[in-house]
Amino acid sequence: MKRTEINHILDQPTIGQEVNIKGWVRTFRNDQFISVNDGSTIRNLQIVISAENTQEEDRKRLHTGACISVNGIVQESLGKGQSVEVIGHSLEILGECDPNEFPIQMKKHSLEFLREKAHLRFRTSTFSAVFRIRHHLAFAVHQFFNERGFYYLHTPIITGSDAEGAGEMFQVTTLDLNNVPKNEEGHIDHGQDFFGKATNLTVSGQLEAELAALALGKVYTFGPTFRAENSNTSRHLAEFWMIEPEVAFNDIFDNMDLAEAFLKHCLKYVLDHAQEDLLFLQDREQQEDKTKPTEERQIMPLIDRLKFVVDNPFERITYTEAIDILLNSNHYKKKKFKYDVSWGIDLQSEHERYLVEKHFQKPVIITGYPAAIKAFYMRLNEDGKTVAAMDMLVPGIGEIIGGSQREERYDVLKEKCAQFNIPEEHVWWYLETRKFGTCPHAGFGLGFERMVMYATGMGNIRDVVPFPRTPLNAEF
RNA sequence: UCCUUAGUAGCUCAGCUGGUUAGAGCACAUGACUGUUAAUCAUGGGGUCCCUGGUUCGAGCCCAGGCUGAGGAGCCA
Repeated sequence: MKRTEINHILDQPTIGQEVNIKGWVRTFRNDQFISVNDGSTIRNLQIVISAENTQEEDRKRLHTGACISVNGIVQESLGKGQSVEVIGHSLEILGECDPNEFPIQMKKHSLEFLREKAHLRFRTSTFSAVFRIRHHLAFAVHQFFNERGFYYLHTPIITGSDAEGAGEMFQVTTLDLNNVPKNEEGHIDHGQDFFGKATNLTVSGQLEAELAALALGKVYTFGPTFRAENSNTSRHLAEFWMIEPEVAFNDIFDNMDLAEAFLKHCLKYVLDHAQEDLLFLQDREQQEDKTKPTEERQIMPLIDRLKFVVDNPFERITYTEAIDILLNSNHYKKKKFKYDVSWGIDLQSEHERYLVEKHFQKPVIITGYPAAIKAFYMRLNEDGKTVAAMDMLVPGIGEIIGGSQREERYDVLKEKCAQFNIPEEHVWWYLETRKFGTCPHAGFGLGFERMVMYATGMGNIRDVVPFPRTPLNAEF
């Protein structure tokens, strides 16, 4: 008999229909009521069995986590907690689950504990909701760009580029680490390595995306990215997924419009397609908030927060205006910032948090940063001291997008390479695009996991990726 | 990497300024009940108190070093 998924039974029940259900037991109550989940929805289906049509020995094996197959009839429920249920007439245990060993119980576990059980945490309501939403967001990413005529570009994961400057890199080698070949100067001889040169895992697909944008017009990447930084925070991973659109003929203002439309589209998609998962996560967050001091609680419930972002224009200010706001704030006058504020500083987390969470209380895009604190490829403004960079900051997470209009002028870019001590022979191919039919263009990078955090309300980035890669942790 | 903080039963946690045999709830087992909603009730089993060393008549508790988690910072997406 063909399996019927639980979301179909709950959404379009046909009373009296004979169905087969397969799924995992959440609870078994009163020796009669099985609450079962098959991942098709966060909701569980109640299956009612009786002593007459099942073996006692099978009922004894209906522990939380066991996998079962049940044939039965769809009925209106006699109980109060659900409108329909299935009266089971035959029960098969597909996979036992020894409760003395299975660590997941039908109770609240700490996220830290579940992180150590990453292979089993999908079985919880929280993580199944998070990963369904992660899927919807990934789909929304492709939908957004496809509808606007972008091409999905696959940039390399292994790269020989050594001038990206986006962070520490993981080295890729097939050399025998116990017997590394050395050259005459005593350095590692990468000439004998697989690619004949030193290679590493990509820290960004941006430079390659620029090359494609200067022919295909509008492209985006969406793939894994690696940073070997020893970062131990709730918003950094050593392996994460990044989305990097790059558009020919766009300037920094087009870039901001694109970034804002993109984030709104993705969050709207989740609001439209994952309501019940969002509701569950919202309830969960509100339960958590009850245990926190008032000032740490969310101002708005999760779904209202997402709607607010979708429905309201983002704030757009320049770096110079941001500095002025900080300098004129009571917070600054009362000397509550740990780091001092003056034009030219790199904004600290506390400054960004103040602007986003206290002053504006909505997403903010900051542009026009001092050239000295931003990357070499960002376009120099007319004032000669700022660049057409942009950071999008969102409440609770901080920087979710970093982007810029790129420096398309060959001479200016060569000058920037010199200033940043980047040897031209390392980026010759990048420079050549400015030599051969250069054009204004712009793009940005968005950390996918940070968007998943924002959409789900989860506070730790390790809980929105199936198998987090962080310092000292590569289990599974 | 730095600062702060924590580690006690499978899970969540209590454990008195160092003193008999380390406790509770949940989970589990057995039994009762049989329209329950994380069912309920009764009984029972369950411990390398993170590791190593030290102080002490005596250490879960004090000291030193280490390991691991969390929060924050830096770096960033």
